[in-house]
Amino acid sequence: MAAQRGRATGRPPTMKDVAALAGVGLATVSRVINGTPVDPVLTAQVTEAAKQLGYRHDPTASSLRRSDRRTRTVGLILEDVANPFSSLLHRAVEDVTSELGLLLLAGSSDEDPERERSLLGAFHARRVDGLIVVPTGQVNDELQAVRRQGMPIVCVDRAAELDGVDTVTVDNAGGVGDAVRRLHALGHREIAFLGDQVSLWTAQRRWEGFVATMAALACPLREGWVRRDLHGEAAGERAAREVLTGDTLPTALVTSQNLLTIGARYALQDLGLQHTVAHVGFDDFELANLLSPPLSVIAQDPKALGRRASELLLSRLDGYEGPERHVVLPTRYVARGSGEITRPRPGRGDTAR
DNA sequence: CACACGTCTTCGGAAAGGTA
DNA sequence: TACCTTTCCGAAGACGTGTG
Repeated sequence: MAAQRGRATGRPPTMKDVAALAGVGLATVSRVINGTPVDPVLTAQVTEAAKQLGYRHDPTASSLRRSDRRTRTVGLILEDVANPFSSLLHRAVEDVTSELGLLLLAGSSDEDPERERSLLGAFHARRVDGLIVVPTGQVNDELQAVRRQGMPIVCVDRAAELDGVDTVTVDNAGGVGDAVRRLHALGHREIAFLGDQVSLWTAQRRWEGFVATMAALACPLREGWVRRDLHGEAAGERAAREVLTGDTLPTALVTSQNLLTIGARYALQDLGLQHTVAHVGFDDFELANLLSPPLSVIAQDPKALGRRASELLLSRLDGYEGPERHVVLPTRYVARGSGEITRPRPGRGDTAR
């Protein structure tokens, strides 16, 4: 008996089983499941039969027949889902997608192009309706190919100049420029910079913001005060230590990523310079306000990034086929103390000149 | 004639079956 | 063994049928 299949055979019950038990046609079950108005009596019969059998709608079978070929899933490729920035972004995307009944599948690329490629392939093979990606920047050809096959893609946090791919980023250069201008207003001219891996799009933009603003303010850009292509907290600490123990010392320090910021702060504290050398980091992080002095940061809003990226993706899913859109969200300077240390008067102290 | 509901066909891709 | 064809899965959409 078909109606007994779910229990008798161990196979999941289907609409056919529900229809048989409810004494209605298959299409009636489909209409009830999909919310098309049906006689309330029949609706109750179908609902009861589905409940009795433990029927679960099969989205794979559904997408097989649906004219829009939708699977009601969205893929999300993050740098690292364990990273606080990524998890806030993840949550924001999930809030938007779940409201629409879409299932969000997420994975971490770990900045590894191979992993990004593999996740992209897996999501593509599972026919997710769309993708939101924090791109490593080294898998762009594959992203473009997937986009050309019709899958909407939105790049978030980092831009990728690809046809038909929308992007949502923050004003990285502007954020760093703002911090440099604030330091300059406090008298700082000798400002050091620690930068993330140069292959990263964000690292490049932040560096560009630093260089442009330093030039605009006629501040010297000393080779010994710049360390780039750093990865992780330990590298940040090492680089900061080198910069802060050189022949001529900077009076302020800008770190372009949160792990580098933490590493640099270790070095500053270890050298006893945390109250002397001004320090501003890109990206806020937990407990930054509890340090002494509390850390000033250029904060970005990962929730806003996630929300905006979701909105762009959903508009593509709703049929928008216009040119790619590039949304740039502002950063916010959070003054807590470390960035408000004024430049020591020349001739005193152990800093520059 | 309009509406409500049922039947038949179709979808994509994997696996099984058939043929040279 | 290689290649081609058929079957199968569950659900949705087109279309048909019955009823008021």
